[in-house]
Amino acid sequence: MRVVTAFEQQVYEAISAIPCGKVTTYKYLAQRLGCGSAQAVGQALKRNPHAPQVPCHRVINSQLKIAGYMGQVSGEEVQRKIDLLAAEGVEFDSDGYLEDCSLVLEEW
DNA sequence: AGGGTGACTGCTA
DNA sequence: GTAGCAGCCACCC
Repeated sequence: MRVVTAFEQQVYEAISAIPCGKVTTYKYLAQRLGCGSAQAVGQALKRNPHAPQVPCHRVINSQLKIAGYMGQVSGEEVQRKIDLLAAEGVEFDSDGYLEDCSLVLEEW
């Protein structure tokens, strides 16, 4: 049983609160949590005990690129997430970059 | 108690 | 424009 700290809980809550068809960045998310360190957010998602309940694919980096695993798009698992995002209206490039940067939600 | 890691970011060469 | 280095916070061993 993994101990979900308050910080992680906030991360999951924030991600879960992201409206459909929208995405956000690690930086803004971290800033909203009052940390300013996206690395900490990445840690929380890495330890993500909530699985699909927490759509981590909605979180992208500052370069508007999807963060699948190890910061790079590797594996068809991530590709599936991209497809899922596309179904919500968020289309990504074949390189994993967000096509429409206006879909990035900076406040929610 | 201390050190190392990481799904990141930003600056500099 | 591309590549490499340092800084940052939280979690794990």
